Amino acid sequence: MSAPAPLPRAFYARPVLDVARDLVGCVLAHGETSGVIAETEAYHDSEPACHAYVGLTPRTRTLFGPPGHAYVYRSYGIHALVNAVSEAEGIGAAVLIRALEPLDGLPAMRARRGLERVEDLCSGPGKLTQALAIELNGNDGDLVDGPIRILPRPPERPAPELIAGPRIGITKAAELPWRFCARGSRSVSKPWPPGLLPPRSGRR
DNA sequence: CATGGGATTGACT
DNA sequence: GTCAATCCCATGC
Repeated sequence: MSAPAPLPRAFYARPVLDVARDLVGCVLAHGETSGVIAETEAYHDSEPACHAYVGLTPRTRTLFGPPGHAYVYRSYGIHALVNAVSEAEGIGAAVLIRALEPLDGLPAMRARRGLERVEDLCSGPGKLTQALAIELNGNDGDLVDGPIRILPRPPERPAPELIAGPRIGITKAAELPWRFCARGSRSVSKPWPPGLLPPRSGRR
């Protein structure tokens, strides 16, 4: 049996909020490792939290490029964060992948992360790039036909119920509810939004 | 050309 | 709860 085809470019050439919602439940894959997307955030050049807010610069070139490419950048000098460039070419918009539920390549993920617990491997935007070995040189790579791929939601998995909340770790436009999490997922990054149903602390 | 601020994480008080 | 690590690049002189 063959692997499913990646999401088509038309998937990304839509409003970034739609792309952010629809990516939850899809599969991010790199090499032998992959995971189900549990959490995303949308960014758009019309609001100041987006890197593309400053316009077209060497840093933001990928964001303004064609949809369906990966925008990978270094955060806090340490971590690589991966986004899916969305909307039409010329619009600076992207969806940050914030958390995955590990699917394939668990041994490689554990080795790269130096951790054993499944729920700690990809439960943050910097963690998942380390687990999947996504580096800065993946910037501008084609998600439709490149080493970093995004595949449709596995048919045997039910469509996730989404919880929306404010984006994490930003100081500007922090009021926009542009973060989307899969309800009930143990892999979502902290802080958990209200209504997420934490794994065991939900009971009193 | 110097400076400052992150779309974070993990270790420590 | 607090805080340092560490690199890219936008900004301002």
